Amino acid sequence: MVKNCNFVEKLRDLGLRPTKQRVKMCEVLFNREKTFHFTINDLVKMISEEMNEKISLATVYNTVHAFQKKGYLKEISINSDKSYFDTNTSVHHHFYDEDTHQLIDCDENDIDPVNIKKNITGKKINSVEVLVKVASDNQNQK
Amino acid sequence: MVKNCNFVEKLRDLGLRPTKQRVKMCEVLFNREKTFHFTINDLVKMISEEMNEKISLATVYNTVHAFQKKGYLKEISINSDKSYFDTNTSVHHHFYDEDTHQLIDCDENDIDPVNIKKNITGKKINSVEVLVKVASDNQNQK
DNA sequence: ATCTAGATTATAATAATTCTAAACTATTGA
DNA sequence: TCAATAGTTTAGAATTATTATAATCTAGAT
Repeated sequence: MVKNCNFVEKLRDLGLRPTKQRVKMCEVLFNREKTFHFTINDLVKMISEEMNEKISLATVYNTVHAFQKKGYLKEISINSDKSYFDTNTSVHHHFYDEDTHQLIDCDENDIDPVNIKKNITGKKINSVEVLVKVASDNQNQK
Repeated sequence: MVKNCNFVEKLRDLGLRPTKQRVKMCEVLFNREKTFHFTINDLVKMISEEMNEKISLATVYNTVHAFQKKGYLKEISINSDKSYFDTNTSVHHHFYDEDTHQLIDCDENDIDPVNIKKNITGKKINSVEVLVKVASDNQNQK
């Protein structure tokens, strides 16, 4: 999580021009106490409100993907009609509430380290993610 | 995995009318030695070829979702533009090859059981899935 | 101040999925 | 056996997320 930073410099360091839109996106995404999860649509709304003007959907997609490539954002593997991103880029796992479609971070102590005993020749492990799907007890009784 | 079965009876047991399309889908999906992964599009092609006639996309969606609800299929959580399904409905995990977009089953011995120490009040755990993303070593050197 | 590569934008294009309403069919029971 | 009906299938339209395009704009270098 990048906090209280000069986002102009941060962006420049990443080789990204610090445009008005990108700086605003940084503020919305990273200038806060806690990490969080969002969809592209969530983000467009948040930015538009904060800027009091519209931002192009295409710009948001481009910039989110740029941030992701640079390691500022992580995409979370859920099967959903839309993509979820996480400003918490550390290795960690998730609960996914199937009733509310909410994502909840697991912290380090919630799940023991996953021990992988197989390796695939010529391939390198890029990530290991656990997704725990939960739903209300009621729903399962019916 | 359901093998060498009377699919007509199986479908009836599930409360699904054994229509021509559904029986054919059962044969394509379950009448084989090994479980496998597929997308809706894969399946439409497979069925059309086996039947030597077209099947409606809508029917395939409907039936896959019906089978999923009844526990004959599992959807796999990957972030991709399309949904992946698995005829292996046991609890197991996956490797996902980011180069080739191929899914590979982990068998029981590949990954130790995942120990979840947190529970969310009022919620029941529906599934626990580990996704190990891999890619060629070369790709990461560049 | 001017130039230019890179960004932004609105909009069109694409692709997966869901919806719809008409036609069809498996089952029921007369 | 056959008609009624409830559940299915179907083609195509609608919806939604995402990507592509091409014109306009702008940050940073000269």
